[in-house]
Amino acid sequence: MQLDERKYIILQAIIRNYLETGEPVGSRTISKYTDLNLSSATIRNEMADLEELGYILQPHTSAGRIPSDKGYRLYVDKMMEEKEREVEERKELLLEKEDKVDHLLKQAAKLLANNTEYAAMVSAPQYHRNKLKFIQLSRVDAQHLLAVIVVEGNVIKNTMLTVEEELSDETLLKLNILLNTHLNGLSMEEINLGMIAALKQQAGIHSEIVAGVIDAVAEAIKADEDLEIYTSGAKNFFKYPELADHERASELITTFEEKQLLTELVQDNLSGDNNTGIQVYIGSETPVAGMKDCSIVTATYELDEGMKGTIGIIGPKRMDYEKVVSNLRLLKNQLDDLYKR
Amino acid sequence: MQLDERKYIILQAIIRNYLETGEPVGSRTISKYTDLNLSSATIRNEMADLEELGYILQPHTSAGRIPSDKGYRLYVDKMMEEKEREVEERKELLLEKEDKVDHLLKQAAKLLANNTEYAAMVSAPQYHRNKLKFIQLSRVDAQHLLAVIVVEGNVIKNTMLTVEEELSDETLLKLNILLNTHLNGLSMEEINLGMIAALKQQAGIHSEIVAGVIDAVAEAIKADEDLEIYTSGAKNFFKYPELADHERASELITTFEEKQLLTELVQDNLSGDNNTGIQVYIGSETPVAGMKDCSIVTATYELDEGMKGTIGIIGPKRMDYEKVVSNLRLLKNQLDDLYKR
DNA sequence: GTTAGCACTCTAACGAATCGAGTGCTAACA
DNA sequence: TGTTAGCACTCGATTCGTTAGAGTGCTAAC
Repeated sequence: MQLDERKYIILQAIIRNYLETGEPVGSRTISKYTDLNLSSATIRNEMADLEELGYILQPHTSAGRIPSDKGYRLYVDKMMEEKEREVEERKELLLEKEDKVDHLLKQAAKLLANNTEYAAMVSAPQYHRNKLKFIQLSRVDAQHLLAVIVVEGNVIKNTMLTVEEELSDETLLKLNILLNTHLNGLSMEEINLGMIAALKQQAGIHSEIVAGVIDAVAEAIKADEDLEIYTSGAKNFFKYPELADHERASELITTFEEKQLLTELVQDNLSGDNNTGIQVYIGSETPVAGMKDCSIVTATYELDEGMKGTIGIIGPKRMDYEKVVSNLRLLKNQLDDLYKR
Repeated sequence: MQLDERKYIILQAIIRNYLETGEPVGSRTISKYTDLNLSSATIRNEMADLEELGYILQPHTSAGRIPSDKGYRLYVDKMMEEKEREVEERKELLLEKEDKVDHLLKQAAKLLANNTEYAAMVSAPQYHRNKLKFIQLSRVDAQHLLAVIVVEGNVIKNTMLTVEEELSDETLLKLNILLNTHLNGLSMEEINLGMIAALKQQAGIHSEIVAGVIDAVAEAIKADEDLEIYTSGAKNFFKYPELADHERASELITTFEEKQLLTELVQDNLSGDNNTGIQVYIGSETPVAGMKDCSIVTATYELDEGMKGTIGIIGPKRMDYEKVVSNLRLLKNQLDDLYKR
């Protein structure tokens, strides 16, 4: 047996109906819902076939049918194909340009959650070009030095260093020159122990300042390892009864709060790059443990050259995929454009 | 009628029992629970009195009694008095010293939530001494200047400024001296428009750089207006049936996620300073709308001179106040000591 | 002042009956 | 050969009356 045109239309009708109501769909409903002009008996026969093919499920005898993960998958794939062909009209999301990236991204997450009525996440962009660009040591007061470290991509890191006795302007200048001439343009791998030792030796009695600066450099470069993730709309989980029972809700909220569990998602998304940049995980396909009853849709954005991050929506399997995809695409485009002018 | 010793013992027994079980407490239970050696009938009489006095409630006829807010209040006040007299043994919480304050505070929130099994919040300290301490302009590359601004309390703010044409070292030095000599030691109120105009004039063709720096200064000083709050343990709401129904849970989770609603708590806590630094809000006493069914316990910590923040626990009204208070006190002390060595 | 006893109240739990949506199958029809 | 009407059947959800039990308030006796 095979999936012909008519069977797919019926499957689609079942899914569309189920997305709206969340209730199993019966043959009579479909008989009226579609314009196939078929009786419920005929639909029943087709539904039996669809079930045998694995696209739909019966929660129990004498209930209607609900889509299986396989059914959703087919539906989503076909939808994505169609969307591909359509020219997306460029609506604007109300994303105000914020001066701070973290504010911007928090706002983006909130916007997604409010627009879709699902839970939303936004990961801060990861920087992959980690060459040292600039170091500046300045005296703040008698005991304190401020080290400012700028990494390629204009990521800035400050560290306050404490010194025993006040350094003269000349010493400070020397140290600055020493650090900048030797370290600038280097990546972390290139700053090896030998070089550090040589630097310390040249710094003489100020070797511990050099050590402090180098620690700070290491810190600045590895900073992108703990990935910042913003979330919004946790309460939306409660809107869908299939997610709202205590056990599930508790698990979801925890996963959502302990944001590092969502890191999987970002990794998965940034590595596997498909053409559209939109990735749909249905039910058990999701890489996040504890969200097996959900569907997750993600997209990759690129704020500036090489600064890629992930935005995503988490909701019930019966989510409005079209709406979610178009929302994500919209926001992705806007983020992409934001800093590229 | 008045609350005599025996009545209070019975009230205490009711509360203790209710804290454990969450079920209305009957006269028979109390008759056995206490060592007053009274029959259930006597207890019933006393309970009728306690109800008349407003310390306990009956959810419906033929159910046991539960404490009212007034009852809790009395219980907590007496407990706090006793605690006051006791010498607190100084246990250590496993708070590892983190190099970044935000990591430290996130960890603190998690620790509180895990130890108490309630939801926890930690606000980042607010800085109130906002005098400018130090400004440093540096050239990063041909088009970019980095402005580093240090405010008293060692809060650091960076801004990248874009310039049309490269500045000479000499110009840079002049600008640095200009800015530092005129602005250092001043608070925001003292930097008025006249001064800004004068500075710009002195900077000549580089007036827009001065403008950029001053904007950044303003930004750095007002930065503490949007208060950072860390939360943890949202899932713990689900552990207490009286908070876990959909409506309430949804509201709580939302309030907890939209952290700015918790700001009220921080404000309230930092302004009204009582002797112990521990503040207990029971039920409707809480300043946070949407948490009227909860009790909230907060404490103020002081990381460094003038850098005060708030830690707090949010749970059901029948929370284990003793445990919560001692946990908060412990953490408060540890935070207080952390940077004062 | 305390307590035993008793009638009374009210919720939670249980089970039987009923309802109704939906199915699968069969036989008739175009 | 595909479609449809008809029918018996299944099974979850709902309803409703019953029961069990926990707890009360009141009264009378100690």
